[in-house]
Amino acid sequence: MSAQVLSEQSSAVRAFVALVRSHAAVTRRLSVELTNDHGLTINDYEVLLRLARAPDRRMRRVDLAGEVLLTPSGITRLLDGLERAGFVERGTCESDRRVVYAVLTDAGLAKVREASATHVAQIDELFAARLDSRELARIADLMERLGDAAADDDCRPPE
Amino acid sequence: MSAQVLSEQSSAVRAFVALVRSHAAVTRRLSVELTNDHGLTINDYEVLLRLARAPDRRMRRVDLAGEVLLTPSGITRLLDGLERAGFVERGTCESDRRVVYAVLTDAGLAKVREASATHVAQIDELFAARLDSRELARIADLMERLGDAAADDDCRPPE
DNA sequence: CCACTACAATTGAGTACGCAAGTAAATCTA
DNA sequence: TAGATTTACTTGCGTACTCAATTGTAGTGG
Repeated sequence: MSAQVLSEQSSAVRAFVALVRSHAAVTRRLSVELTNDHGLTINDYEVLLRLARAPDRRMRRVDLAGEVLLTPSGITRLLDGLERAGFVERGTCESDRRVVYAVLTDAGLAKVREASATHVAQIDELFAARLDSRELARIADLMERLGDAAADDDCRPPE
Repeated sequence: MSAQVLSEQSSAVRAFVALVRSHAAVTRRLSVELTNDHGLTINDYEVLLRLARAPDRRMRRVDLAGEVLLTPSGITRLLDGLERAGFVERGTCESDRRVVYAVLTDAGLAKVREASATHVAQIDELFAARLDSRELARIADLMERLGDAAADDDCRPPE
């Protein structure tokens, strides 16, 4: 009868715990493969992928940070690594000399294609292990909305 | 026409990206509150909570690691912090002298109760921002299954 | 009873971040 | 057009982990 009150669980708490656990389990598995086979972290990969899809294969660092949800300093350090590896380069902006573009190199494009082959297959396999395609679409939708809610500043308390 | 192949997205990939993003967004928000108001990380809190619910408020470190999905060394370091703060103590095991129990102290129980008040409310608020209660139950269920799939060793390639 | 393997936990070294503070360029204000 | 604010980015420092190696204990087969 001591800690019993702590056992009451709202669906939100259940969902939160499941989010933390599933993230840990999924990323642990996938990042092992990505780092062993390709020398990339998950965020490295996400960044390369977004650059590959961006017009002119370039993006402002700030925008990149917003997409992968890293802080500006996190992006700086992540890109340091990708620069050292030769996968991205720095590009200056004519109209605003504060901004530094991250530009995907040919080597970077080759890398993300190479990594995609095994990585995407592994994601498919892992997610399909217990979820059918309808459930997959549903969970993707719900998690996107959850992420948007949490990333929005407007759900912050007023003060 | 260059990187176009990288734009094809399975539902699994969409779900994966949404998982990573929503996790980053949600944990960033919640951990700010937990660390500022209570000096705990999310994993600190999860560990204290599981100890509070465990019989005799004690658990083997290995089992704790399995529940919060940390490595053994991760648990050691996390518990170091909680010991220093006086929230857990070490307990020896009569029948197996390899194991060291993590035992929740009275101060630890008080702490987790205190933290729960605001933390649970914030989780509820954040998750309810864009998801109704049916959706919450659904996403919790789907994420639990996903986490189980990824934590299971039996979905590993044979070799 | 002794060697082997298996397991619980810890430790040293390394990494991927975050935060706070700083610089430099752009923009707004008076 | 000078000064103040905002924006883009970087840097120093701290932290929460991970992995690989190590110690000590338990079971197991000969």
